[in-house]
Amino acid sequence: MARVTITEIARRAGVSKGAVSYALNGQPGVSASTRARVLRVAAELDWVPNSAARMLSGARTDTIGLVLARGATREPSVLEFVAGMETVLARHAQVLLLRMASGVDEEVAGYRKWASERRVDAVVVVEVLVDDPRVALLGSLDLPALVAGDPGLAGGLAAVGVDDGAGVTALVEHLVGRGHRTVGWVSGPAHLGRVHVRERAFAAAEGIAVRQHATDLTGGAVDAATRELLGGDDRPTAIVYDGGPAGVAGLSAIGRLGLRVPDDVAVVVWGDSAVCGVTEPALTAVGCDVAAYGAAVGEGVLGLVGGRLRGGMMGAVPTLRVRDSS
Amino acid sequence: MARVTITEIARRAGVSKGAVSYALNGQPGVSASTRARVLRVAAELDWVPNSAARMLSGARTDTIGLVLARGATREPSVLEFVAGMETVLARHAQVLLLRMASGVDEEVAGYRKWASERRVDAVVVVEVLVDDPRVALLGSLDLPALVAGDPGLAGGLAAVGVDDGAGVTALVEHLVGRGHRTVGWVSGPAHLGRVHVRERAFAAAEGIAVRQHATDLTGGAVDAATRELLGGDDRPTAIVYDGGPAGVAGLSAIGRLGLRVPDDVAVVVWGDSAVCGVTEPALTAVGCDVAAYGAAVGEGVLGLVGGRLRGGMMGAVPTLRVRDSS
DNA sequence: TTGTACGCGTTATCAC
DNA sequence: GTGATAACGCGTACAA
Repeated sequence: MARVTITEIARRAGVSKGAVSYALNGQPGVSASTRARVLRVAAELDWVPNSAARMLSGARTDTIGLVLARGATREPSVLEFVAGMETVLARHAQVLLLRMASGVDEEVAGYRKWASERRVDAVVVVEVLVDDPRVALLGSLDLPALVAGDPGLAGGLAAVGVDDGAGVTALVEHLVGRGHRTVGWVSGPAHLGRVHVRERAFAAAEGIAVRQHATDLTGGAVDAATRELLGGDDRPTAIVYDGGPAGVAGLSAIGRLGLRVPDDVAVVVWGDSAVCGVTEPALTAVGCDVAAYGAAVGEGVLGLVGGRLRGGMMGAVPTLRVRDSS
Repeated sequence: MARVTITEIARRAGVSKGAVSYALNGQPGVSASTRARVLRVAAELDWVPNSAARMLSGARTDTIGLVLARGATREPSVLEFVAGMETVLARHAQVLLLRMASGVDEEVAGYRKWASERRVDAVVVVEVLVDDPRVALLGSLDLPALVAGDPGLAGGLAAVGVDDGAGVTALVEHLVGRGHRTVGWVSGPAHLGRVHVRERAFAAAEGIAVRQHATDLTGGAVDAATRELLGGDDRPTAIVYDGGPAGVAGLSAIGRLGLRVPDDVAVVVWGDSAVCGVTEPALTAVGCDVAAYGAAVGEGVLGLVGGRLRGGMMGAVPTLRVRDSS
């Protein structure tokens, strides 16, 4: 039960602390016989390095920081993303420090604090915004940062994104192939980077007109947007909803209007999740493997800390899963 | 940019490191004039304590550890719980270390590692099981632990739970009041502590018979359980589903059987979430404010670290929100 | 090839 | 009361 330190190992092995450290870390500078003796003693005593001492001496904390907006609570995939990322970190003996923030200001303050306290080796920024103030700050702060989002929005920071352009292409192909020419889109807020990227991709798509209604994705807002889209004359024959919960709300709203899915209106969700498969009808969805994306981000941030990553890359490609709603 | 240390402050203020530390931490042992001088110098230099050094010297890391099962990814309320908890921790200058585990063994190994590395001051155990091996381990490990769950399942560990008995009472009252005498329950796995507690509460309830189908809550399992419940002769007039996604799947299954909600079968969900309010019909749900519960657990674990908490207590009481499905 | 000293903040122990 | 000193724990640059 008594805590074992390298001093104790050094005493028992009859060498200095420094030699013990070299031996345990596989560094050169000790003879093979000394190394073997030290390793044997350490194993006998069940020695485990004190993490605080390690963080203090080395320049590394083996810790990655992640700040989530409190509003991210709604998104069902966030935790899956975190899980994918943490799996990679754990495999490389890194730990994840998690903080929730009520707004951008609080988040920025958190980054400053972590940087000055030397709490983390790097941070991951999620749900990047258009002209994101966090990106601006982190560019000037002495804290390595990886943006989990489109490299074009990362302002020069390292980034690992999802190829939403490819997702839009797949979605448009699917809809056009089924004869849809006018499509509604009940999207998340326009300042979200993801929404911005898709906007441009939709605008560039040929053979289809997209009518976007940016909302906060609450039930009431989705209902209102759906009614507006379907209330006019030249109504869309398909509607895209951002996220499973919004898709469920959309199905309900369409049903209340006396329309049927997919006969009267087709429905597609951006961002596949478990709930998409259990609605009636089941929801066609486009989305990537969120856990795999999180893993790619985890690899990315480790590369950043290790000096191996530069610039941006795509970590996942969304695919279309066709179900009954389209 | 150059990092400021207390040694530097001591040099500039003309005192020793120790005196600086006492002054900065409001400890007695330095004169008022010395304290003022030290504080002024520290403020001028923008000094911030290095977290690693603080963890090393003190016996505390100001870190709370939380391990989530990878399967918890499905539960929409988990992140909200974490958010509520982290908010309290942040307010007390504590940070949250998050780890995902694939199984109980991996989780237990993680606790051992944290304990031996002195990574955290305490851990929070969520989704406690009947005869939980984690509880058994943590009781013998030198690592303070708080069980987020029923004190009766905590095996002597400190616990902060949800009063599910009160929730069952509210639910039974509601159903009996509407004339239901036979109720189906598509529950989560029977080895979950939460399910176990509700089982006993349902068994003790008078005036109502509950037919439980324990499932893994996947879409297919919910569908099968619903069909079994509604296929027989003496079929229940109401069904309780564990969780919003299961409720959505249940609605779909009931619809496919040609039955209507709530006219033919009433539906109630255990565990309110955003999706319950946007289905058609909207789902009656019983559940507590998960963020508030998380906050209570956060307070609890801080009390545990501070030596102020003993035994178990209830951190939240579920309430019934009646919507259109019952 | 091995030993020594230093960094970092807190705190127990000591000298005045 | 007031303040200095040393120890904690590890990694590593440097001296021996």
